[in-house]
Amino acid sequence: MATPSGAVREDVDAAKRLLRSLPTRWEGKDCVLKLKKADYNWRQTEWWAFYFEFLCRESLLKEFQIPGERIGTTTFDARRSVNWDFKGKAIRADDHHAILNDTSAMQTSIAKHGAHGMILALCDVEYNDVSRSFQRWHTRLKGGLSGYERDRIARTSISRYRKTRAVLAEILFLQITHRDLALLGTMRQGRNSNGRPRPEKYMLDLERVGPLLVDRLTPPGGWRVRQDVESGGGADDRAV
DNA sequence: TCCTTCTAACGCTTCATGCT
DNA sequence: AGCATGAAGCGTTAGAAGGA
Repeated sequence: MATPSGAVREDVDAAKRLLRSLPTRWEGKDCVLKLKKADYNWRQTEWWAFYFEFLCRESLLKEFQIPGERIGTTTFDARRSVNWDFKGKAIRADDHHAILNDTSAMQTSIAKHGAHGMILALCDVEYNDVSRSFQRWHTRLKGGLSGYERDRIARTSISRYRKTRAVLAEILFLQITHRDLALLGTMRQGRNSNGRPRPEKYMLDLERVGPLLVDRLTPPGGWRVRQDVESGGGADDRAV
């Protein structure tokens, strides 16, 4: 467990209070339509992660500066005593790493404020769009294939499978200090939209999150949310 | 030969900027 | 105004290497 500064502790307390009543069951079509209505990243492949970001922006707006500080070309999601990022993570993915931000922007942010914060949503996601019906629906909503997708088809690359549903299982509040940077891995995030490589980002191993953990927010009954999924819906999806 | 693990490379969209 | 370009947001994923 990390021992945050008083200021970071206050950030976390505020965020916990504001995020307590978040909906936990996120249905693909429903969420994409909500994002579309808000005109917020509704075309994205990883709609569920943007939906979490959207929920955080709405919920934290009163007590956090949104968006956060801009350092170089990186803009962080929110700012209070330090800069904060909102991230979604699929807990049943085979890989337990979360991609963070640009390495130099994070170093600068930590040097300036003493720490960097992360609000990490662990989600149980359904990867069941094997027939790609959700993807087809999404593509139709977007008004057909994008230029990027046409290029992808020309490269004969396979489109990634879509998540059709996500259930929020837990929210972790992490702080990263200068000392912690050595614990993080790095990742080159591959091709950009124009095919060029991208600068390095930090990557966090979720198996070793202990030293960074400031606090967590778990729905009452813990992992009981799984049953809600399997039985086709709980009576109350505002259970966090 | 069939797993599991490791790691390099990839998937898709948005936004800002600058050129014509 | 419309388009191209580049940099960023969010996310894995495929395939090679290694072990049983």
